[in-house]
Amino acid sequence: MGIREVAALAGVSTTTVSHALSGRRAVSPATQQRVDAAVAELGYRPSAVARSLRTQRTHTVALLVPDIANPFYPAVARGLQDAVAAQDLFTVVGSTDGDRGRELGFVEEMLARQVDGLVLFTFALDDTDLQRVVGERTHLVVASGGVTDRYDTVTSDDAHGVEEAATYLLSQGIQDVAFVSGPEGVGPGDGRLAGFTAALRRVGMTTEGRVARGPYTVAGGQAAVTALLSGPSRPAAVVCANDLMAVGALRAAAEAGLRVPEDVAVVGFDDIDAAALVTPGLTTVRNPAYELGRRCGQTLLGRISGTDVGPPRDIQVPTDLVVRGSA
Amino acid sequence: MGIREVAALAGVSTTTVSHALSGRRAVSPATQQRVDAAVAELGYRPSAVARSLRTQRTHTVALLVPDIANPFYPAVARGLQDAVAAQDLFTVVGSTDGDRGRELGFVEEMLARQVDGLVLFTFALDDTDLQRVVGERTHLVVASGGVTDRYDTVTSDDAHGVEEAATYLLSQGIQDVAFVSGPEGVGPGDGRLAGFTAALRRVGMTTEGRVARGPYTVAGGQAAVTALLSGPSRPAAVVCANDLMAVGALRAAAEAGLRVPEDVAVVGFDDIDAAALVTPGLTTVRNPAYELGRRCGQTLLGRISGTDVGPPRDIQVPTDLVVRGSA
DNA sequence: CTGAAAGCGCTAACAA
DNA sequence: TTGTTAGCGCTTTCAG
Repeated sequence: MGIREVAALAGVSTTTVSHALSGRRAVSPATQQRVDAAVAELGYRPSAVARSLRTQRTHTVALLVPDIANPFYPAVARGLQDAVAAQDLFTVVGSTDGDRGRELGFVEEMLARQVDGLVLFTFALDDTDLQRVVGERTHLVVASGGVTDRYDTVTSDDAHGVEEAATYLLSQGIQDVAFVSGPEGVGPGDGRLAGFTAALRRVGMTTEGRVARGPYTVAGGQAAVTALLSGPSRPAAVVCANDLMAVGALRAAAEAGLRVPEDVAVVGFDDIDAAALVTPGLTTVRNPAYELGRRCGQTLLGRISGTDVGPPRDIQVPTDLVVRGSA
Repeated sequence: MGIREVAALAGVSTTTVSHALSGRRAVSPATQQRVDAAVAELGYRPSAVARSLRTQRTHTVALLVPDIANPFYPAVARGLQDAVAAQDLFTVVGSTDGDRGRELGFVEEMLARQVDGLVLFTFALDDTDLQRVVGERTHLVVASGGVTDRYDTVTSDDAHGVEEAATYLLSQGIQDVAFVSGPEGVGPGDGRLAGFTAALRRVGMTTEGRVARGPYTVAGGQAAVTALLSGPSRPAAVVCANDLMAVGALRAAAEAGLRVPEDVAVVGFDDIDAAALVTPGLTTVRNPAYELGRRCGQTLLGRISGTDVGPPRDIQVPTDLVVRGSA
């Protein structure tokens, strides 16, 4: 059941049905009414697939994230969705575990589906990959720091946030600080580590022997911090690359029989909802997930509508320290 | 750049290119090679849109959930995705806040996009709605209890889980138990309340004055339990319709200066990751989110492939009590 | 083993 | 104000 049946029932051409529905061409009141009646009677719903083939627009944007189970990303997705829904764009999200193959697979699939725009929180793809696989095939916003200068970019001021956190710890007289990052060269850990390094350098210290690594998960943080706490020089404070890891740090401390923050202070990054729920409350760097998603959406909208045809934009959103009980 | 250019460059017909790519018809090695070369040279990627229009299959299933920020649902999504990805189906998810208008909007949109299957965790739609808007237009699995007998169904044994939890509390000698449900007639709260009612009835008690209600969120649970705790007959235990609300209950207790579980015991439902992270650990009814999603996916697969043409199936997955510190 | 031709359901020149 | 016609990019009969 398609537009032809509606046209037949209403006694008009398919063109007229199309225009009666889209409003892109004037239609006499009588005709409009007959079309509406036919549509209602048949329960007709235009095929988005056929429309997309014809117009070369899918009214879809795709969001790639490493881990949808990390509450940070649903918040991003919501921001993106709210921003683009206003222009009738639908959002689809793919979670790739930061795996290069799956990241590439998702991007390829979305290109095959001809999405109108793509937002990437990528762990594994670099500028060259993007140039090769995406090229100019769709509008692209990259939300992973330091990846590209060819495409639009929306990032948090990660380094600044961590620098503020580390400085806060140092100002409390804590010297034995450590940083728990993700796998080397993967994800936002390194950018955040840079802020940590900067804070230490300002007081004449180095990060030598102060960095542990692990997956960006609760288990990853717990393992890394357990190792740290049982090592030769137990740190008095750990700054983690994200909140999930920081929650893991809390668990590691509890298992080691250490009090937080007295024996070991813990700082996270992101300020996910759970940060306020754990005990003690997690001191963390607030990363405005929703806002990030919203800005990605706005950027895409400008490109898709053709309003914005300038060179790549580079949008940075601020981060700030939220002090709770853990440090 | 489409299949025609590839055909031209390879010196064959578009038919042959199509078959060389799909493997649905034998192609001579020499031709295959020329096609592959042309594809590589042009960076050709078949249009999923055109293919869908032709084949009337989109290789997409949609999942409707009330709240993607509730970690329960990402876990469901993952289960669904893992199940259907094996058959090359892509999963899209829509979060509707349990709002009737948005639920209808999402379903309509997915039908317009001609998804191959639809999984609904709906709060607001009933059998009549589904019959009217979905009809036979796509394969449908309903994962909200008690909504339909016309479509396939995958649900948790909610009542049993809550009954077990309430019985556990009663067996501890706690008599003043209360249940915190969602808004009346909305979502899984009522089905869970039924289990609570059953447990009480078995010991000759009624739920009279023992039920509070609120949105299915941390804030909702906190507000409802705050009211309960400051009321005339303060309960010694609250069973909540989901873990988010139970976390809210924990906060309400803390704010009221009450110890958990000594002054007030708290039980949740779902066993989301956060249940193990809060202090004290949340005693809760485990709701196998991933498994639920997986079963929804398998059911859909059977229908989509035509393997399963029988009457509506009704799959129920078991729940069980997980005892931690909060009760 | 290969190709010509039709058509999926829609929109948009162009023409009346 | 309305209709005719072509075509978006692919797959699939049917014919050779």
